[in-house]
Amino acid sequence: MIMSKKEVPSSIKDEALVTKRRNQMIKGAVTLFIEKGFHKTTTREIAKASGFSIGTLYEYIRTKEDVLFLVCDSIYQRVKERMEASIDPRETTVQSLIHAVRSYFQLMDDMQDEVLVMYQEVKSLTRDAQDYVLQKEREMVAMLEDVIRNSLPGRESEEEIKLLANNIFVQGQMWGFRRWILQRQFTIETYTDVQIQLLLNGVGEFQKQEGGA
Amino acid sequence: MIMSKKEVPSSIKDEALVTKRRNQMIKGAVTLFIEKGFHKTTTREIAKASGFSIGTLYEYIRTKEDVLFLVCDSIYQRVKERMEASIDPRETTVQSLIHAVRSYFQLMDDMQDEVLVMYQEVKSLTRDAQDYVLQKEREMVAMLEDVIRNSLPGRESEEEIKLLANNIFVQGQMWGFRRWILQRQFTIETYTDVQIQLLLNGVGEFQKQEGGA
Amino acid sequence: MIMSKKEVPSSIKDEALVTKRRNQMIKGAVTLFIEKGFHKTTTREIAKASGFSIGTLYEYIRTKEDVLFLVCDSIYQRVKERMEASIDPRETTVQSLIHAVRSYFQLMDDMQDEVLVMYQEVKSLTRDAQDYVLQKEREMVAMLEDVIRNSLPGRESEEEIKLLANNIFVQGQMWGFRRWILQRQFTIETYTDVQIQLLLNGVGEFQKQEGGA
Amino acid sequence: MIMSKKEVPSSIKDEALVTKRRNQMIKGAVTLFIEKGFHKTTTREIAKASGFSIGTLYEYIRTKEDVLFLVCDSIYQRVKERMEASIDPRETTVQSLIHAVRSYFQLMDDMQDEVLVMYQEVKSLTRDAQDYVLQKEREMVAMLEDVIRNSLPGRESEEEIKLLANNIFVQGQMWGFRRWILQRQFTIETYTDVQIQLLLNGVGEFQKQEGGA
DNA sequence: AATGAATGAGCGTTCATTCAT
DNA sequence: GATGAATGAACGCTCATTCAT
Repeated sequence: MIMSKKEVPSSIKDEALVTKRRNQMIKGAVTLFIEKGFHKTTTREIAKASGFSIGTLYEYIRTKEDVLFLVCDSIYQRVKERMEASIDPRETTVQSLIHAVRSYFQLMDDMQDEVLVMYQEVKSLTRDAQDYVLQKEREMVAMLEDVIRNSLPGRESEEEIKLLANNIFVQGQMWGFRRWILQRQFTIETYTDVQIQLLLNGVGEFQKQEGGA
Repeated sequence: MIMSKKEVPSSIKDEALVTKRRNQMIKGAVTLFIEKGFHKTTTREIAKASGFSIGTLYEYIRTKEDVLFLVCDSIYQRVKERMEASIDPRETTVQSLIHAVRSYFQLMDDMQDEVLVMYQEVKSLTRDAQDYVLQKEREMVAMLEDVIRNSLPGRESEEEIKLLANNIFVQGQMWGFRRWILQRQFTIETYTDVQIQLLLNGVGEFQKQEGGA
Repeated sequence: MIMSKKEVPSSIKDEALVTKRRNQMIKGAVTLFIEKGFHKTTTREIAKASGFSIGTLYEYIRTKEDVLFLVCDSIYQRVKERMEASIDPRETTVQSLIHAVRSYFQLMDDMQDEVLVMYQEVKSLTRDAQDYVLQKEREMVAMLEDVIRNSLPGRESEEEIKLLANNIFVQGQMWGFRRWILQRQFTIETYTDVQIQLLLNGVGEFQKQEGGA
Repeated sequence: MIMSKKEVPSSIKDEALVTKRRNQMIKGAVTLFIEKGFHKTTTREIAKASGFSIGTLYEYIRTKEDVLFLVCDSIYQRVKERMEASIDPRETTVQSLIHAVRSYFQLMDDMQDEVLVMYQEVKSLTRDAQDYVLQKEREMVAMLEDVIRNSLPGRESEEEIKLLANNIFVQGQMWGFRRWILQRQFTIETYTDVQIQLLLNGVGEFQKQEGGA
């Protein structure tokens, strides 16, 4: 669980400036990555979109892949922070689970494009960077697990909890990455409502069955 | 809904030969795309893996992207065919839904790598090719919708059916693209069992509730 | 002593063509290296001077350094071959030593520029390539040692032979790399004559002396 | 022959400071040039090794090449000074020639690395700087000429003297730049002894011969 | 129909140099 | 006098694509 902050080295000494310039960079790069993907975006385009020269870009990163990492890390961070702000895993009612799902789905709607980028480009990171970034994802899923565990005390098995958490997590992302099919038929509100309905009741076969091979 | 077969032009007249060469090409390219992704695979590598020269490769395609399309199309086709072979949407019992889910999940387990490629590289296709390929996906989702509709006659709303179909479809893919988290905790069998359990019963809150904002 | 031929890989299959193109390349590159040195010569300039495009250049080499190796190797090879052609180490007279020195110095005069390049750029090769190329140099020095040994049977110690061979070898090169000082005062003929004079008689202190610390 | 001191301009007025900073610079740069050569050393590295910032570096020089000149000039200067300190050209015995050779070779052993740098990088200087620096070399050779002339009064022709001086000079450098072959077989002491032996007696062909074509 | 040598636009990256603070 | 952030021309190299054979 412990993972020391992965640092992307910079030649610039002024840390505040590094933060500022990297934020410019992330902002510019996200837009480009959304538009055309990481591979089709050139470093010169990133520099231009960030508002500085190619030389300056390379004062703040070592390689193009560093930009991708910075972007992914930033998105994960923002998603995680917003989840932490809106979800309280200590609550113990079904209502709180429902609330968590609602706010998470709303978040996924707000950050559709970013999540899409993250989703499609993480695989272009080196193993190291991927591990680091996926750790954040694990932590987010773990938050959902906690919410579920506390909201439905004793009712579900650990396996069910883990899978539910994954399902909810992916259903949130799915709203963005399957927008071409989902957003024709649903608004984020109706999507949320129906998902919650299915989550709570399934297809309504009340008897537990088919639990084994 | 109707979409005429998207043709990739070739300079070669002999259609049987075109099919043969393209199959070689797809076979070689899939392996490479799985290994290193579309962008990091060169046309020379594709030619080599296909067993012919770079010149010959270009007799059967126009651009590198054509190879990606051919590969994606082929994967979708194979998935779709295997779904059609194992799923009968005319059945009307819950068991048949369960069976459909089981065989679809098994299929997704068998074709993990291919699905991952398809999943991650579709965005590199032109709009046209994407539309064509996503149409296939819609058809597959529609198959699941049919199964659901027939298995649970009158019980679920159209919205629920559509979303359920999407959920199942994505959960199948999720087994592959979230293997880093899921395949540590589940086998494809336990994964399937628990998903079916959740699908049928949800978290077991029997009362319909929270239907609106 | 055994050193397998160091191969620079090429993507081109036709070996005759590889040889032809590499000869063009060497010819073009030597001129440039003479003019401005290896580091200040760009790959594009090499390509242009060789009569083909930058892309083609890289079909015949892997890196810029390969060009340098090819050039150095070629020069060493030519020097060595010409030495082998003009020097017969089996001769046993002082005249034959004198002849060897004469023809070696003449060779160094003919190939001044090439020797200069070789001399100044070998250090830019990787360790591997350097070892390979310096082995050729050792072989040339060994030829001179043989000539000396056979020309002056029993007269000189092994240490003197080795050092003499090195002296002669470097004095040959020195004619080229110190042309700024030597070629104002000597022609290659007078240079050779005086060197031979000094070689044979030293400064004319006849008594052996100062042999130890 | 007269050559006014070549000045490298600086923006700084305080001459003592300029001298101090340049000495730091030379000290840092020499180490780097020995390690990796002039071309592979960056100005940033030079600044760092000198103990000041890149901005400050450029207050004391105009271009990177100025550093090379400063370094070469400093090395030549040090060599020349040490030669002047240890060699007295007014002596008139063969012993004094032998002494001069001994101390010069010892010097070349002490300053191997520096001499190697000087030797290999001089060609990267502009024509102007080269001329200036080679003038120092001429002066050193002239010192050896004087020693020879005075040690062997009337015995050798001017041509022989000039060539001998060059031979000795290069043989000293050769100890450093051919260390890969020489330093396996000799120590600086044995190298010196054998060279002196050869210098005095040649290969021991007592009769003057082969003076012309 | 098949080959593979040739092409050159374009990529990621570096680094000497400048100049506002 | 000292600093270091900023610049952008230029580098080595790649690779999708073409076309003569």
